[in-house]
Amino acid sequence: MPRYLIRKLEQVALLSPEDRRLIEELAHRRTFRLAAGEELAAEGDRPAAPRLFLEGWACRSKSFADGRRQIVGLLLPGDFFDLNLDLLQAMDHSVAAVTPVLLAEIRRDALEGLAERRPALARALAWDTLVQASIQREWTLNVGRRTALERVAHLLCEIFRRLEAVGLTEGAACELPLNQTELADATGLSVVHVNRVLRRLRIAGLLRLRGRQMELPDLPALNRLALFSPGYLHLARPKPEASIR
Amino acid sequence: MPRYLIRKLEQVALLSPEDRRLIEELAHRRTFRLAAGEELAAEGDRPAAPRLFLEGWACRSKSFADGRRQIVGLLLPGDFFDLNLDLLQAMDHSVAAVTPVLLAEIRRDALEGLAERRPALARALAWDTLVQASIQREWTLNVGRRTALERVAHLLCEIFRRLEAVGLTEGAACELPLNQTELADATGLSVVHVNRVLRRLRIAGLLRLRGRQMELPDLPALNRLALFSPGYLHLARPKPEASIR
DNA sequence: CGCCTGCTTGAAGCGGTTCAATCGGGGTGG
DNA sequence: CCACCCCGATTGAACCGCTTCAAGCAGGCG
Repeated sequence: MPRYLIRKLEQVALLSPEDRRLIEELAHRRTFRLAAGEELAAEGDRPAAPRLFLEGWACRSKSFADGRRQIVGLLLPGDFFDLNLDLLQAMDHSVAAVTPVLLAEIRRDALEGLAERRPALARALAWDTLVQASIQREWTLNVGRRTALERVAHLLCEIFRRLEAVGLTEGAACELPLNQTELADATGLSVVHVNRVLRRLRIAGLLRLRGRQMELPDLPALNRLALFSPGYLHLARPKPEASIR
Repeated sequence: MPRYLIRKLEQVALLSPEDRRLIEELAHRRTFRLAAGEELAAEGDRPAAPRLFLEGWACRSKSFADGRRQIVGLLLPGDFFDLNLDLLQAMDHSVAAVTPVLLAEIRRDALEGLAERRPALARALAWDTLVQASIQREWTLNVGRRTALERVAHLLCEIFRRLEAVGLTEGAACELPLNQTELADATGLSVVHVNRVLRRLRIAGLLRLRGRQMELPDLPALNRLALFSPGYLHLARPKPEASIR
């Protein structure tokens, strides 16, 4: 079942059949479902065991008492929430399902000794953690220095590329289960303005929306507009020769 | 020498004398200095070995071709740059010294097997990584949803609290080697506006600047103004009883 | 001395917010 | 089957927080 995680990791690491089997075993023990809108964890909670997203979208968010809210990250199929987070005393953010979600609980002891037993797999998991951190930096840049148009476009580019990495795109189309309020909270904009920006993207022929699907008919142009350079996702597979050193 | 790191880790973990010795050994092998303004790494570079900041400040930043720049994080004494980052192919951001800096290079092999040999220390290092991620989320919130006044105030509160954790504050005062351009790039504002915000903070009696030192005469008021809740720094020491479970 | 870098202040402009109203579609209960 | 409702999308208009442009100023250094 954890095919999305496996696909993602295989973009950058050569996993042995044994590694793949281990991932599958890791994710099979206990799975559970959540409905759209349900919270996996709230700010202040004691963190639970790490989990793997098998299906569905969720988001991390932080809020103020006056209602201002920032979505600080998206959790897509194949993403972890959150390797090691249970070392902390309390959650510093909330996590809520955006769509119905299927999760696998990962027992901490299953990860122990992994570095010795399956070094390639352990490195792949460490890689994933680093990529999450890199994405978080890019989001800081996004809300800090991009214009509204660039911000929204960048978010769409990132979503598309991340879904592509796990095989969840079809041609130029993919899911977009976020409503405009959520897009606003993810980009630090107001709902009204997100709406206007989406209109501009539609008119420019860079975006088509049909229900919860989006299509990006001219991805190169959208990437340029968004100042999107995919390097921060670190998805390039290392050249085979690179392993000889 | 790595007393700042040790102080920070001891806020949250009980390190044995052996753990402390290991940290010291880790950081003694090769140290080197950089002048203010020098780059440790540039976007696109191949990441080098992990390093520990023994003295001085640095910042991580990302830039666009048109000159827009966002500082996405601060590296203070006792911080790592960057455990495991060398797993990636290329740097997704730059790191530059803000003040003269003293660094220790950490050899990757020194970290291997640490989880088995010194589990408490390994957990403390994992904790540090998680805290860095949490800070990055808070920065996303900061530039995304706080007003200019709140943003600058929040940055000052965070700096003070982080320096306090490593013993680098004196009463209500601490270093602030960032100039207004750097404060602007860290908060996603313009230099001009940062200047006006600092004036407001000064007039409100919440901030005094003398050269590269700052004083926060009314920290509770500043914390309130900034909507600063220090939980995201995860500095609370676990209660001794908590270890019995 | 004169220059350069960083700080400071004023004034005008604009990108994005806020307030307000309308619209449309899907679900629900009478 | 339809009336109603509710949530999300949409659009207009006024406003404002922050940026931009422009100038002056202070202090440190060659």
